[in-house]
This record gives sequence, structure tokens and C-alpha cells, in this order.
Amino acid sequence: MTAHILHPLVRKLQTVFDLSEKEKEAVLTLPFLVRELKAGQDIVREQDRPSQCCVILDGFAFRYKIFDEGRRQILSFHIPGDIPDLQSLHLEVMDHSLATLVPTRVAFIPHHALQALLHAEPKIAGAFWREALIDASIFREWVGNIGRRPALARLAHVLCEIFTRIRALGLSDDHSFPLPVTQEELADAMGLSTVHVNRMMMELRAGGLIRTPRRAIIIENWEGLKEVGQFDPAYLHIRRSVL
Amino acid sequence: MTAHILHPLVRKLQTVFDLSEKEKEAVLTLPFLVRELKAGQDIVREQDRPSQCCVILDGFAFRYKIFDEGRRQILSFHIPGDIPDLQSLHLEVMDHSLATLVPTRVAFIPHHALQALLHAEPKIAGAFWREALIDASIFREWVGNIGRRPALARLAHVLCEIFTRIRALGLSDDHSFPLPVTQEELADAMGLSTVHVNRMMMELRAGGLIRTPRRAIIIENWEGLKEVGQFDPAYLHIRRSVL
DNA sequence: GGTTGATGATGATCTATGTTAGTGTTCTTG
DNA sequence: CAAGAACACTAACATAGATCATCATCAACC
Repeated sequence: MTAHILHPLVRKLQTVFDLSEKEKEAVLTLPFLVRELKAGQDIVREQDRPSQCCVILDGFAFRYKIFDEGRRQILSFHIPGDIPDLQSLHLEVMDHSLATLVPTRVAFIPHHALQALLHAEPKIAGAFWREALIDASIFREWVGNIGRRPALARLAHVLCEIFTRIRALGLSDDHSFPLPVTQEELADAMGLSTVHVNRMMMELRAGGLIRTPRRAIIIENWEGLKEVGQFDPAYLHIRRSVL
Repeated sequence: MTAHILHPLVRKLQTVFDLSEKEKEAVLTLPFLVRELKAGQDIVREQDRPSQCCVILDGFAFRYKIFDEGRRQILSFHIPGDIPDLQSLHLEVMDHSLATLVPTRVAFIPHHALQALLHAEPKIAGAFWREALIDASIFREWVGNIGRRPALARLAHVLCEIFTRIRALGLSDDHSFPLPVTQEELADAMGLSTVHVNRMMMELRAGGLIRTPRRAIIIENWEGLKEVGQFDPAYLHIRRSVL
């Protein structure tokens, strides 16, 4: 049961909500279709009208929007267990796109199956709603991160957030984690230029806060990084027990 | 019935969802407590654990967060009919604050009454969920607005958004609307300095796009303003019929 | 009805970040 | 294994927007 394909979803829900065995079971018996996607592939696009939601099983994804003249804004990063397009259950038309960052395995679950689940298990409906609200909370934090923090703090904050979310899933016990993100992608997520992200990255390294081996991050000084990024995880609304 | 105190809430829900008479009735019979608040007063604060939600009946409110050294980021503006702290139904602790912009009348509805309503009227639960998702969509747009648009476009976009939301409620038939917001507040909403907001405001006026009589905005050239702000209302997910 | 405080409007100056134009290194792929 | 693409990194220069300081206007209030 632990090895069930949808297990990442259950694990994720448990980081924000306490599920009973029966409820876990109900989630795990959802019908789904697995697809393996290459890196940099769109999963859904702005203006699409999806009839299913996708669960990230393995890999990384991100949401984005293209502004004038091809300026891209990355809106969020997604890790295994996330359902980044859950909103399509209630909002017909996508207002942004969703793509993979690396080769990623996703499970597609038909809307009607999810609707049925939410109907049958009101507590799970609550958990999903909660998920969506946390999503919104993260966007709020990003608004402030981009609007009111200088570049160095902005970068530190993003790294703290990703690490905290990954650790809450139990995907990192020490202080290192995969970060399959290019500096260009980081720049698009933070409203900066790639050149400046590079400079800030170097500054964090020079300060002994992080190391950046190939496609990963090792946090050398967690307290220091939190300090620089003014990071307080309250906005992630993660259950105390898994934080 | 039309003059019921909670009517603004019904009117608002109808901009995003089609309500039956029975459902309207269920909303209007919610128990509530009205309070008149002065300008600049907090309604709920970060870290609070509310046991009720508030509906803006009359006036304007905004959500905000204080970052390092008192730098404030305004996260959203709220108009009559909005329930800005609906999230407290599912997220115990507030991750931001909510305050009035001008003297404002709000109705407080106990969580348990809302829970009961959502249980009794699943379609209304859907409408509320939809509301919350639209909220998130607006935050996403703001992330991009702040991250990827220059100051002039950013300002134009914010004005377009507020106007569109106000007009969807039927609170403005021509092209003028109340905007009881100081340039400082606009600055905090857009991640700019007040001085620069002032300059951009003057530029919009000089371009014949808007006029700004006391505490209000008159849009002189709607198409032009949309153009400058790259405004596409799709992200507001407003029903076609009221747009 | 004058005083006070908030807000809007300016100008001079400074700086964080953007832009452009590269170089070198590593990964992919034929 | 060679060739090409991504990607990280660097430097010189450009600029949007921040800061600081001042003054004008207007509303609120004793």
C-alpha cells in the first residue's frame, strides 16, 4: 500500500491535514492515468479547459504566465504530491500554464472522479480546499517577496521555501536537496535578470550560506539563510508535527 | 429582500456563479453582526485565530503584510461583497492582516454558521471555493504584475483591475469609480515608492488616459489604459453576462 | 479661522538591478 | 568522439526607480 503509485499525494496531504485510514484508502483508489513527460514540456496551457487534474508523482513542475514581449513570470514550483491544476475543478479556463522542469511522472485524475471523492469524503474536500488556500498564501508571500525584498533576500527566501516544502515531505533529512532549476528559471520566478541571480547566488556562496553542486543545493548555514531571507514558514501552514 | 443587509454578498457571488432563489435565500438568512469601522483600522491581524469571517458591506478594505523594517506590502483590495478572510474557515492562523481603507461597514458571520451553510448547500460551497480560487488567480496576476511589468504598466493594470471588479458589481455604469486610495497605498500595493507612483500617475493623466478628481478615478480612455496595462480580465474569471 | 497633519507634487542625486556582449564549461546528441 | 547547445560566469555600461529634501494644498479639528 505504501508503494502505491498515488502515495506521493497522500504523503503531501498529510503534511497539511490528518487523514484517517479510510480517507487514505479513498484517495489511493482514485482512477488515474500515468504519463512520463520530458523536461520543459507543457502539461496544461493558459486558455485550456481541462477535464482532469494532474498529480506530480516524481520530478518537478512549475506554473507560469507569459507577459508582454515574451517576458515570462514563474508563479510557483511544484514537487511530488502537488496537484498544481486542482483549480480547474472549479475554474473552467486556465489562467496560466503548467510545465515540467525536469523529466517528470504525472498522474491524471478525471474531474468526475475527484468530484465523487469530494462528495463521498467531506473531510478530504476540506483537505483539498486547505491545499488551495495554502497555494494562495504562497502567492501572497511571493507578491511581498518580489515587491518588497531586495534581490539577495528574495533569493534566500525562495531557497528557504523550496527546502522547507521538500523537507516537510521527508524528501530531505539533511540540509541538501535537489534543485533542478537554472538561474534563468530562478530569475523568472523572482522578477530579476539572470545576470543578477548569478551575482546573488555567488554572494550567498561567498557568505558560506549555501553550496551549489550540480543541480542541487546544500545549505551550509540554515539559520543564516533564513536570516538573510527573512524566512518564517508560518505562511506554508504546514502541520507542526512534520515541520 | 433586495435591501437585505447581506445583499452585497449575494450580488458578489452572482458575478462569479449562478445562484438559485433558494440558495440566495440561504445566504441571506445567515446570522451576522454588523460593525462600523473607521478608516485605517485593522479587522484581523496576522497570527490571529478568527472564529468568524467578515463580509465587506460598504466601503473598502485591503490585505497586507509587514516585511523587514516596516516595509508594507498590500496584497489585495476589497470591495463590497468580498469575504477577504474566508480562508480562516480552513486555515487556523492568519498569515496576513486585513484593514479598512475608509470608514467601512462589515458583517461578521460565525464560522459554524458558514460551515452549516456549506454543508446544507453544496453548490454554495462550490461558489465559495470558486471565490477562493479567483482570489489566488488575482495574486498570481499580481506576482507577474510586480515581477515583470514596468511601473507605468503596473499602475495602469491595477487601475484596470479595480475598475473591472467594481463595474462587475454594477457599482459603476460610466467610466468613473471611487478610489479612496492614497498614492502611498498604491505604492505599497505595487512594490514602488510613493514618489514614483506620483510620477506615473501624472504620466497617465498627461496621456489623457485618466483624470483624478478627489479620491476617485475617471477613465478617459479605457482602451488606452488597458493597452498600457496589458490588461486582460480573463484572470478575474467573471461571468461573461456581467462583464 | 488659524494650526496641524496628511497628502500630492517636485527636483537633485544615488543605487540596485538591467542590458549587452561576451568567455568558458558541462551536458547532449549524432 | 566531435559538435552544438545549454548553462554558469564575468565585465562595462545603462537606467528605472529609490531616496531625500522641500514646498504646496487641503481637510480636520480645536
